[in-house]
Amino acid sequence: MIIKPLSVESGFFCTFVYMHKTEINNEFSLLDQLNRAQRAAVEFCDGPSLVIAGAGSGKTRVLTHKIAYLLELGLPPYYILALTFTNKAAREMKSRIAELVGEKKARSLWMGTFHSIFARILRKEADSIGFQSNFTIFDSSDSHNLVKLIIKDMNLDDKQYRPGHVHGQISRAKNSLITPTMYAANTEIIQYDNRARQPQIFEIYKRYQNRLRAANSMDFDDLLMYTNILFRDHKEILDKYRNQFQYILVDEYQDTNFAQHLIVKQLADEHHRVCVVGDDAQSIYSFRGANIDNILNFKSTFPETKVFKLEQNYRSTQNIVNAANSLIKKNTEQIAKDVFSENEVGEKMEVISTFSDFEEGLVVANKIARMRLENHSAYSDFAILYRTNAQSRIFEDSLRKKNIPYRIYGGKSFYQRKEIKDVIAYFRLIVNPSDEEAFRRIINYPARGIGDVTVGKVSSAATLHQKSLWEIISTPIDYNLNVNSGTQKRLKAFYDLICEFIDKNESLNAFELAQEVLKKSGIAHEAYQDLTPEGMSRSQNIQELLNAINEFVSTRQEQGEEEIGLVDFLSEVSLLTDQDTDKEEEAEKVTLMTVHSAKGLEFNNVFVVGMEEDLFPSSMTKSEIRGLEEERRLFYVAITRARKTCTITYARSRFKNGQTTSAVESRFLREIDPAYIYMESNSSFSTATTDKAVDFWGTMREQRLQRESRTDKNIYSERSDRSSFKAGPSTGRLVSVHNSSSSMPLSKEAKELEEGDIIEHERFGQGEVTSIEMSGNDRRAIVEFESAGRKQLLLKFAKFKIIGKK
DNA sequence: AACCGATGACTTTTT
DNA sequence: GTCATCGGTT
Repeated sequence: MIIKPLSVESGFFCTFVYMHKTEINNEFSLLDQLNRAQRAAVEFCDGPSLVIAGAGSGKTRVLTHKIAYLLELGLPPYYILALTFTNKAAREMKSRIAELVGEKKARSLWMGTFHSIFARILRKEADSIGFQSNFTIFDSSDSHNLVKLIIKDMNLDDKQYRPGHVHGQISRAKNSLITPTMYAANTEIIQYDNRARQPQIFEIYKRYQNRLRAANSMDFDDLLMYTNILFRDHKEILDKYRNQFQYILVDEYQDTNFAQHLIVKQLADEHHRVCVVGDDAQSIYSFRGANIDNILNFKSTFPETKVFKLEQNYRSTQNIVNAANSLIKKNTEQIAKDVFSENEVGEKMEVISTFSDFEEGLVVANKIARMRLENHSAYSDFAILYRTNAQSRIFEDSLRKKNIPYRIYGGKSFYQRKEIKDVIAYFRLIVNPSDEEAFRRIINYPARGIGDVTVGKVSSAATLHQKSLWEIISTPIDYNLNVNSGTQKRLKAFYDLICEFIDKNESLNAFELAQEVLKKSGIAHEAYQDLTPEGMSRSQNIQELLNAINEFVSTRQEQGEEEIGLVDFLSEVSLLTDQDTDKEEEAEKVTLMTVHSAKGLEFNNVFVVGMEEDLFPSSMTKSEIRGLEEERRLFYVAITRARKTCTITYARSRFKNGQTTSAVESRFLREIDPAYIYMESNSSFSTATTDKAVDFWGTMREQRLQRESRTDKNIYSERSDRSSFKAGPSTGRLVSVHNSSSSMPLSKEAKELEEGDIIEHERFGQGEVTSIEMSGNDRRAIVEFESAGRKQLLLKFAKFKIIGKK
């Protein structure tokens, strides 16, 4: 066993290695739980290693066992740095390690997200980079607001400089460790901005960064950038952490950006005891700066890297694994691997084509209801995965109609809600009065007669004198603040209010102070008075926040920790996101989420919906090969979430941005080896010519469908259970009926239909044809339905079966 | 300054 | 369909 030259802690690590040699044979039942590849990856501890972990191959198992193994060997937990991508992943891993080695050890591990770990370190070392340790962390909406403000200040057109886009550009710069100065000096970037008609971005970036610093605040990206600056400029601090973190593990390495990669590299640069785990095939966060090259080229960072490949998939059936493999093979940039499954062969993936997004919703809801009964599954065995959050609505509707309970992820997280952000803004200002965003948020909330005009005056005075807004209102006279005496009074009242809180912050814990703030600020009063449903829910949320603070304080008190102030609560909370706050209601519900948020999860039955060109792959990513390959990986991630079955749907027309648009099935569908796909025989992929006709009429029909659905909601739900269209797997499914009526000129059914026929319509149930007439070139039937009443059906598009004659 | 209603623009993913 | 902004009114 070769040991790298070690720095200060080498004495310890030799002990560690010695124990390794002597005790390995009998002591470690840990290793018995692993297959050969996993075990090899766990056992290799004295050099850099790269673990390529295919989907479902037991990646977390390797990580947790590896950490447990290091601990069993005697490495103290606080010498181990384990970085994850989400707080949730860190928590789960921690609890799994606790099961292996005990709560106490697990708790002292340095385990968390890049952002939370390095925020912790930055607070400790804040002095060295000119910040105060109580700095605020701006979330993306804070950043967005600030960018918008700056654009306004600079008198730029916010149509030309869209705040979101500008912030994205700044964010990318930061992730690549490009400071404002470097940005302005980089001719390539400047030329790019010029071409994009946004030549002022460099200036916005500069001001943005200055404003953040003036507010003693950092955005998400700063946490990584300043960590790098800290390490670059303070060798002694870098050394300190290098020595502390004797072993470094990184999960989801394919999703790291350059700033993160460099942090890892610097920390591991001397001892090289670093293990990164990931799957290049699941790299899906490049839009956020993640760089797949970090994992592809890890070997060039540490040339002696040992590569382990976990290739056995324990999650999915062979069909699913093989289908996913055949898809991902189309990517050019990847690490060769051979993922296989020894589970049952399983069912083929089913591809279902529907006429519209609306119908897609129905089909999926129906299929879930049917599968649940047939296979005795729980609702929680099902997940509907989509590319964009906007797609969720239609499934919510269709599931609701069928009384299928669902849980939807995404959307506004708890801490993003207005009322919560407002309350938190008070906390932020108390802890860090320089926090400009917080100041602006609450200066007139609840309404206290300080409007935009006044804030504008304060703001320009602040810019003029290079002071924070807070300092201006603390002594307005010093800065010639030109406001009338009434306004002056009101400003003073606000200032005094916050000062009172700041005083109390010395003695009160977070919960006590929070109650005080709610009471004295008038928030509680206002919330109490608002009896509208929205108002009630706002009050509830605020109450919820109060509960969370209470819990925070009491659990910390129980554990004998002193850090129970508002600062401590804020620093814990500012990096939490929606996924971390959900109460683990392991309810019996269907899961709805984006493919992105499904990463790392698994379900027995997965529906990947909306597989259409310009949606999946998204139109925004298609221009570049890299973008397209990422979309393919995203699809790969979606498929590999499934244990037993995977159903893919696409709609040939879809309501998008306020209008119905036509759609073609995703190119990715053709890329899957047909051997693993099951598709209705008459539902072959469409060709360009039929599409045009279908799309035009599809639009018309779609509009009608939506009108009808509005008027006949209850009727549909009554009928749907008995509808013969959704009978057993072998008989005609909804889809097949569709295809015959839509992709072909005219179905047999439609041609032969005559007066007096009894039909079964997908939506309206049974009815009798009372007459048939011409409508332009098309035939139209007037049908008297049993429960839905009289309807006109354009036979070209109607979805029905003839079931008899009168 | 607050409220209201109308209008217009935009929607990929999120630590 | 949503959000955000604008302009008008009170």
